[in-house]
Amino acid sequence: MQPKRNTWQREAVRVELVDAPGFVSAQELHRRLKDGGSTVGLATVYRALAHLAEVGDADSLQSPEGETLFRSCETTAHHHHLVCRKCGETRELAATVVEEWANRVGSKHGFTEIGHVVDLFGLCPSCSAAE
Amino acid sequence: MQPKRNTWQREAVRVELVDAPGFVSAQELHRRLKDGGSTVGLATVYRALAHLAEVGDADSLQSPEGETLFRSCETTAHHHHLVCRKCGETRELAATVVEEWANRVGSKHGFTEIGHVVDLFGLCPSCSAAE
DNA sequence: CTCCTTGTTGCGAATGATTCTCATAAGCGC
DNA sequence: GCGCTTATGAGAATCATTCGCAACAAGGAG
Ligand SMILES: [Zn+2]
Ligand SMILES: [Zn+2]
Ligand SMILES: [Zn+2]
Ligand SMILES: [Zn+2]
Repeated sequence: MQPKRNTWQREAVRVELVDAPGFVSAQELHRRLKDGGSTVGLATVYRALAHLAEVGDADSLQSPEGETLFRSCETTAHHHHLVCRKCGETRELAATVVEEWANRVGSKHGFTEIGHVVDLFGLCPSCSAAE
Repeated sequence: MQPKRNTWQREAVRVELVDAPGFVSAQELHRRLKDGGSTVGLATVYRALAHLAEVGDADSLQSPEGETLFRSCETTAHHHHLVCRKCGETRELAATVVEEWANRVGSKHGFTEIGHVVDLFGLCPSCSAAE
């Protein structure tokens, strides 16, 4: 459920998320806040991120290690990501082709309520160069 | 590291995985084995699945809820999945469109060593009906 | 501005998946 | 069979995430 009151905690989390370079875990965001002198509780960070994600102000994905990572995105429209597995640099992608493919394949198999997970990982230009 | 000895436990896990309808979690596979009268330990199930995945005899992915799911696939060739988020029923998919899109978009952004995670989740025909 | 009503917070406990420890059991080459 | 290792199993340990609940504070009413 969406929050009904405004608190500095929730605002702090949003700001910290925007400032973060790429995708961050709740744990790391909490650490960053604490390091910055904030006293927001860990549970609150989780709750705030959940809210942001719910409204579409944040995107989330699962790291290969199983952690849930969040990111403040440019657009609230549905999109996907191309993430540098080295430095975290992220590009937002429109993937009409994939959306269509997903729906087509889904219904072809008689599945309903199709959802999809589509993420690209690679080395960004600078990290590629630094190889 | 790959195991150097053959044990009935590892074999039991492999068989149970093949018999499973679709993707299963280590926990559930262990439950199934126990229900079937096997005494394999949970830790062993995790180890066995890790080995199978390492050799490529099993595919793994993370459910939206963050659990790691395994499955014994028909082909060892690269492919994707359409999974029922209710019963685990799975269809293997060839996705040339996606492969091409991934590479195209990746290089357009100057990224190299592009890898991708593409999975579809939904409700299979029978689970849809049971709604 | 002050007082209430309630949504929120924060802490620690609870949960759940996965991993680790290590004593014991059991492959397998001889 | 014998012995050397490796694999197993039971439970402890680890980690991310969620809960429970008393104390707190945002915001509206007066
Ligand atoms: Zn990079
Ligand atoms: Zn999409
Ligand atoms: Zn189903
Ligand atoms: Zn692919």
